Amino acid sequence: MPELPEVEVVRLFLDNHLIGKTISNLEILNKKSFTGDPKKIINQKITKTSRIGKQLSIHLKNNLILLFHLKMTGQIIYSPLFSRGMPAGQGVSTFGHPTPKEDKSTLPNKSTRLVFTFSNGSKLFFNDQRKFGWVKLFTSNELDDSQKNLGLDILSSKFTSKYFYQQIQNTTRPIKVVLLDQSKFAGIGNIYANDALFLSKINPQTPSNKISFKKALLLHHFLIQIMTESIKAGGSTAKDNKYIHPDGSSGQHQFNFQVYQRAGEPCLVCQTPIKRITLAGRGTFYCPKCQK
DNA sequence: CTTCTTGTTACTGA
DNA sequence: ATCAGTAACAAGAA
Repeated sequence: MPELPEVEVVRLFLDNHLIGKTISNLEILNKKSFTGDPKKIINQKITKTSRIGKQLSIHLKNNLILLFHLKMTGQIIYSPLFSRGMPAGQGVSTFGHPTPKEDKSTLPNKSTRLVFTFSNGSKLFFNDQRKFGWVKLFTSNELDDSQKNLGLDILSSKFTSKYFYQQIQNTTRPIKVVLLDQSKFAGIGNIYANDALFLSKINPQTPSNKISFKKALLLHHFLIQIMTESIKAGGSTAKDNKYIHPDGSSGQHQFNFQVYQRAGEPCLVCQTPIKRITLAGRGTFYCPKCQK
């Protein structure tokens, strides 16, 4: 569920708080959440962060890279120093001993899968209720190889209207489905695909190659605009998404949703009830009157 | 109890 | 080879 804007908000936070810090420990609470040899990151300094689409990279001094994908329910939460409450990360495993009423503000919690500890005592928690997300340790070449099928990032300067138009011209699939295809452009998920199509007044079922050049220009424009605005708003914390800012706060862009998760509610332009259909197995929201 | 949800990949069939 | 559709993954909400 976290899409480009949410991942970028997380990246900006980590860039501000983790650069120069040294990893002193990694605790793996769910084996499938981490791939690689955890020993290779110990005593390594964090040098920079980067992002393509929904994938976040943390680069280490030894040139290895930690690649994060939050998938649907992943969270990255940073806590400076735990001076009060339960000491973070020291937690006795609750496996087999579920706490009935766990304090949500206490970390690690039920959905904590990984805990990174830094040499100054601060910690980074990777939470993921549904365990679809992951962190993988890669060499530079392995990272390039794993991302070779990713299209251009929506906020890349190379993501031009010309590139966009070319990419949507070579398929007949519904435009909504094409927008979600990470091999064409990286970073769009269900929220922004639905809302960008609404702003562009394009029906999500329109065959991609039937989109006029003029409409393609509009869609390209709104995709960039909506992503940029959401980043400024701290991303979207929706009803069923687990996204939160690394400091624990919520995003604000969900208050700007145009059609996403608004089935049955009036269109913000013409008051017609927003319709919900399924495209490629995904919930799709649109105004039947505004989006032709 | 069943059904639905979501991002991505693996698989299946055209 | 290429394209499109769908099951699978996991956990929880309805």
